[in-house]
Amino acid sequence: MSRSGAELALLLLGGYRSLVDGAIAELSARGHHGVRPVHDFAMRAIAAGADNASELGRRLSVSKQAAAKTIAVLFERGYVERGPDPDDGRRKRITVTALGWEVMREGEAIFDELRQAWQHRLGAREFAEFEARLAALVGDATVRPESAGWVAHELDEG
Amino acid sequence: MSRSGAELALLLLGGYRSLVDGAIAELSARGHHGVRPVHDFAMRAIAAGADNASELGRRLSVSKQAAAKTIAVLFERGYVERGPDPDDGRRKRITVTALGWEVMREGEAIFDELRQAWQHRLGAREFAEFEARLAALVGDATVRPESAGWVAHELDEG
DNA sequence: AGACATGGACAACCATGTTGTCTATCGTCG
DNA sequence: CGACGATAGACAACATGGTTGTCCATGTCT
Repeated sequence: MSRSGAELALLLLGGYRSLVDGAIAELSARGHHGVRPVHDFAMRAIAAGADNASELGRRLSVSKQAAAKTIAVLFERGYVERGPDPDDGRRKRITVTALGWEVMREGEAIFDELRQAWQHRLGAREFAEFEARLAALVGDATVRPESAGWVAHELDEG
Repeated sequence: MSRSGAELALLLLGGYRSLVDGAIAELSARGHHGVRPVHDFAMRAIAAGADNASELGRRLSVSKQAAAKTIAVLFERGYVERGPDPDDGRRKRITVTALGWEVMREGEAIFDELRQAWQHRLGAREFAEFEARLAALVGDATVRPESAGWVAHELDEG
């Protein structure tokens, strides 16, 4: 086989970008503009209990200041709301709004549709083998929330 | 299969990161610290004829100013040299140094070793199928030099 | 010769991260 | 109860790697 290791890496990156760019384009077409993977990561972490800046920073492995900036963006877009924490006067509790949940739901559905399309292109059995081998190679625990920061860049436009 | 489309995307990203982080770590172990994918992209483009800032910017789909900054980094590290262009007084011609070529050669070898390791983990036939299917899904033309900018971020440390 | 295009340098700005500092509040311990 | 250390969040300064805009020197074309 003449393919080099570097080409393999680029194929994997290309696959990721293809899915993410497709999802972002489709989200945009459905009225949600400028959504980036980090927004989804952050909203899910907030919904899962990281409902203040410091905790969100820890979950996403970024500084609390960076998390606060992300929250500010989500707030501007109407994806989250801020309120006082009844139990702790220092904290400001973050909650995901209905709009935020909608974006997460739509994004999930779009990714599933893209996966379906891939499945059709390859055939069910071949695709299942492909996915199983990919999982075997990468391992399910490899991509952790730390990647949220990384995937934040340059995914807005094709 | 219960895997979601988003998980598929994360697996692809995880695979890419796994290879790239491995390559960067191994390059570091061999004495080349802080190499990032964009350095390799840029050096290859320079070697392939994009030997001035404006042309490099065009090849990498970034502004000539951004290309000039990248060249400045490569120059600081001793990977490229700058000289006047005998045919055009405006241009400053960039050439890859012996050190730059060494980094490219080592990087290539390391990626090939990582691919070999994957091949062993899966078995030759299964890996060939996997790679062929990945290529079929992604398409060989998907990842173009435009991605150089994107892969520039946050790959220094695991 | 003169008009226009191009290469490169410089400055200002943007986005997203970092560290450091400060204040308010919490929790614990004497 | 009160004091002290730890934590939450705001604010400022900075790093990195992009962008645009402007400028001058040089090349190219008519």
